[in-house]
Amino acid sequence: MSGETASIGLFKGLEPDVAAELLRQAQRRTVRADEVLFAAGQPARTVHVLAAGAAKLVQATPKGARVIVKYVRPGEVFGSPALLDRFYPVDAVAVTDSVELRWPSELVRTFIDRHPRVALNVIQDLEERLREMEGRLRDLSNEPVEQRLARAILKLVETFGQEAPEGIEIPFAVSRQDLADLIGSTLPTVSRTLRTWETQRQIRRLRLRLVIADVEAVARVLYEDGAPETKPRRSHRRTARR
Amino acid sequence: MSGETASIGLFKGLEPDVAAELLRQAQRRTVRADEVLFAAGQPARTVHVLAAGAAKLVQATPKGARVIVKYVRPGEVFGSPALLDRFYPVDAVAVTDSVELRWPSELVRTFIDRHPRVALNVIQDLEERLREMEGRLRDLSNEPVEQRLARAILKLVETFGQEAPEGIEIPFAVSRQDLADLIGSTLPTVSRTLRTWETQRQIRRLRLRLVIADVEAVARVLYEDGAPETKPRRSHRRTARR
DNA sequence: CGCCGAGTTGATCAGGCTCAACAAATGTGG
DNA sequence: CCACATTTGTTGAGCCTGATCAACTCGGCG
Repeated sequence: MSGETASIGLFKGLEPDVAAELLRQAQRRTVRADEVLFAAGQPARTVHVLAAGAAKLVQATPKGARVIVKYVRPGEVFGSPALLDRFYPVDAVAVTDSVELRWPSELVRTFIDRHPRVALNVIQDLEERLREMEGRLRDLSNEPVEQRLARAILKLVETFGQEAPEGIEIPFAVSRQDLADLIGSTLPTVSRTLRTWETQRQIRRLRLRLVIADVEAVARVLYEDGAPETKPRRSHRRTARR
Repeated sequence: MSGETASIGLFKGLEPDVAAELLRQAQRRTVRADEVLFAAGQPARTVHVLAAGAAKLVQATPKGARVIVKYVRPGEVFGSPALLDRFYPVDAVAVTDSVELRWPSELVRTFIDRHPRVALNVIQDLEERLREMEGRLRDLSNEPVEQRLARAILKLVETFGQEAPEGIEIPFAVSRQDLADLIGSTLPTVSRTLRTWETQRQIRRLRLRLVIADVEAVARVLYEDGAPETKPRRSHRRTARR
């Protein structure tokens, strides 16, 4: 259990006994893949930390499109809008069997009063997320699908990647649609791009469970770019009818 | 001066004398339009609050593209990475003559220890920004240029808009390029879109200083959309050589 | 008055979205 | 254990949005 707390950012810099107390007050909840941890629009009454497993934060637009805002890894805080008594802005869904810790928001606030370090830890997580979002915004504005896809996969690899016989494996289901929602593209385009990587480059293989054989080859996509001279790209759009 | 502090989120919920103390310890700095408040890559040693004026946070990509991450309005915290002794991830540039307050990061941290409410106020600002970024990510993934532009302008209007004889005015220079960098598009496309609005719709007029005659007409762009049936859009890209 | 930055406008064209039909893999019930 | 339904992924064809390139206009300004 202490091993578990070691990696939780929220506890960083706390006296061991203080961390233990905070942990004691947590509600522990075990969930299975695809279970919903909280839903967008609900009043946010608890602050969450993922103790084990993985989860995704998803925003569904009114018109049916989905955006995966983030994959949450163990140790990360999520649902922090609760601190301000807001509503959850996204759905949180477990992607593997997972364990989460929850604290009622008032409890966290009073805890912060006694141990402001906890607030700083929350700030750190938020800053990190903000940086990540800034990066994604930048990529979405300037990079073509192929590079965005490479980046997304590399990020998954370094966050969740596990050694496997055939390469690095992402230890939970990631569909083509998920990847598309992650990079602002579409399922067919993602499918085609992955197939290209499979055949042309010595990169490898796929099947609802992602396995990346040659991580460096994927990383190379970001630099090579096919052409000697590179330059920013911009987006196109189109309109459509249902 | 007390009037000035009233609108500063960082001071919210503090005893008046505590807020006064914090304010007293601030370094006050007056800058003129286009002056750089801090630059990306610099070690972040001070936390900033905009007291008056307006500023933009800009990220320049290695390849020359720019992204405007945010327009900062009076009362908002920026440069908060300083709390964690990081590097500023963006350039902060004044867009009008402005006044900023600065605190060395250690000072803020010790202040937080005594008055954790300050940390909560920072968290609130960060949460808000995160929500905003999530929204932009969603739009960039699913909406065509025209709607993104409408949204960006509406946001500017409600954040900075001032009554003017010919409509609502944005009280600082916003170039076509700025708008493009804000919505992930290009100068020519923004120019064309605005011209269309000027002629076809009864929306009005432009000139390095943005003046929106009919705000509601712009808002209508988000709904009408031209076609009766709507549906998510997706992006296109292209490659290019310098 | 010529230069310079900002904006306009036209022509071109391709990235990647949309539509759609099919294949593969998984699940379900009988 | 097989037939069918469902979910997920593949692949082809067409075509639209918006990026790119480029020439030109307009206001300021030194």
